[in-house]
Amino acid sequence: MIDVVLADDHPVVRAGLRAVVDGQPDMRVVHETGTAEDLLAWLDDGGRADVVLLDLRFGDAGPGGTRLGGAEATGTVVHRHATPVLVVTTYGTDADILAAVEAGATGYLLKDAPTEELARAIRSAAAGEVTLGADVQRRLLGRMRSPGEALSARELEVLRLVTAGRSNDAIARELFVSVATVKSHLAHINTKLGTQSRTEAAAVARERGML
Amino acid sequence: MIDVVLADDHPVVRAGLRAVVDGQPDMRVVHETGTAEDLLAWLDDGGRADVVLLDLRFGDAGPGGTRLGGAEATGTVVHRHATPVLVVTTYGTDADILAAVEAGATGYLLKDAPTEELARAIRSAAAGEVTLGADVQRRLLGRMRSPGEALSARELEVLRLVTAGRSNDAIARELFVSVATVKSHLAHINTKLGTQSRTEAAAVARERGML
DNA sequence: CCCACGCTCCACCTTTCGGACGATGCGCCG
DNA sequence: CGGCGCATCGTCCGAAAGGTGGAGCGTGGG
Repeated sequence: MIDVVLADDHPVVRAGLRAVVDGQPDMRVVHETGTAEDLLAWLDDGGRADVVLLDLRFGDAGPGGTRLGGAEATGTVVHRHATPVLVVTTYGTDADILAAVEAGATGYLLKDAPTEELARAIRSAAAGEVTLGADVQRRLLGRMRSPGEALSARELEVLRLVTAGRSNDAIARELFVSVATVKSHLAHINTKLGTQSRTEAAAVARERGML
Repeated sequence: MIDVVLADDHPVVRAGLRAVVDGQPDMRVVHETGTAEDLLAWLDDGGRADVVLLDLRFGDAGPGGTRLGGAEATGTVVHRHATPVLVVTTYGTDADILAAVEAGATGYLLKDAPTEELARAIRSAAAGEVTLGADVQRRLLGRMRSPGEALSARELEVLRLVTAGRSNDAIARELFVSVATVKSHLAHINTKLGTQSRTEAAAVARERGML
């Protein structure tokens, strides 16, 4: 019998995952929670599970400011509690997936996956095998083809402001640097992303979820 | 007994909605589908329901190109079959909500709504009452405060390409017009949106879900 | 009928952006 | 220590974008 924990802040989705799990003869839900903090507290409190089903978008637009994110929660669960984490989310950007995989997620599925695939993924995760949805694998391959060097912290900051629609002058004033510096960063950003202009860089940033 | 139809392309979410509905003594699921076409076919075929629970994001990133959208499906169901539609979606942008309401949706909820609120909304919808989640009401009020004139079809087309990171020259070639025309459209867009530059317009467009 | 209005189209001029150099100081690592 | 990457600043110049003004052209109201 596979013991499953559900961690998703959408009650409806939790109910759906529970229905899927309960529909399988070889697994059951042993805990259900809507926040990452609660999940960790339960595990710290001696809770045992074979698999944790976790929504990567934990804490998005939380009322009390930024809470614990899904990626951090994944890392903690995997490393501190040695429990496989199967990430199940709705709209996965490249960065989301990468974050989950890097954090040690055992699998990654989109919520539009059929129930059989989900059940199979849970069994694989419980067995310690890594499974990625077909969609996810395709995305990762796409990333491999165009590696795209990592941006520095400062460059990311500039890119964020560019994405928000600020001009070079506005960015310069906001970061207390000269316009020349902003342009320099932007030039590096365009080189690294393989883009030709600020707007194209912004588009790529959004697509890859680099915000 | 309230007869409910579930229309959502995410199997997990469908299962969740079914669990919520089945958990209520006064309602039941009479049909379940993953595509808008199937929903309409079922209704055309004589299917009767008191409420349709519908995901607005029907047909996003469908494999076979663009399929029937959630807003269109809403309009058809409401007008042709005189059946109340309760829209339940994950991330609602202003434009999504507006589209649903304009299409005649009886209610609009986000999927992170608690189950009791969902059950209440279903009963209200079955009774013909209009209910909008608190979150949704707040968004609509926000829109009222800053009306933002509507963009023409051509302007929207240009805005879409701008958001994709294209240059004026590229847009001009793509739309078979001169660069001057593209700039003119862009100027109007900036006036209507109250923005100062193409990137800022792109940012606003994303925020308001005008894609 | 005609005029106003919105959409589409375009040209001229100014500002901004992007590319291509180069240059400095700083921290890190073999 | 000597590279190496990062962040910071500068100049010059061509290209792109933005501002202003205006011209056709349908649709609908007076």
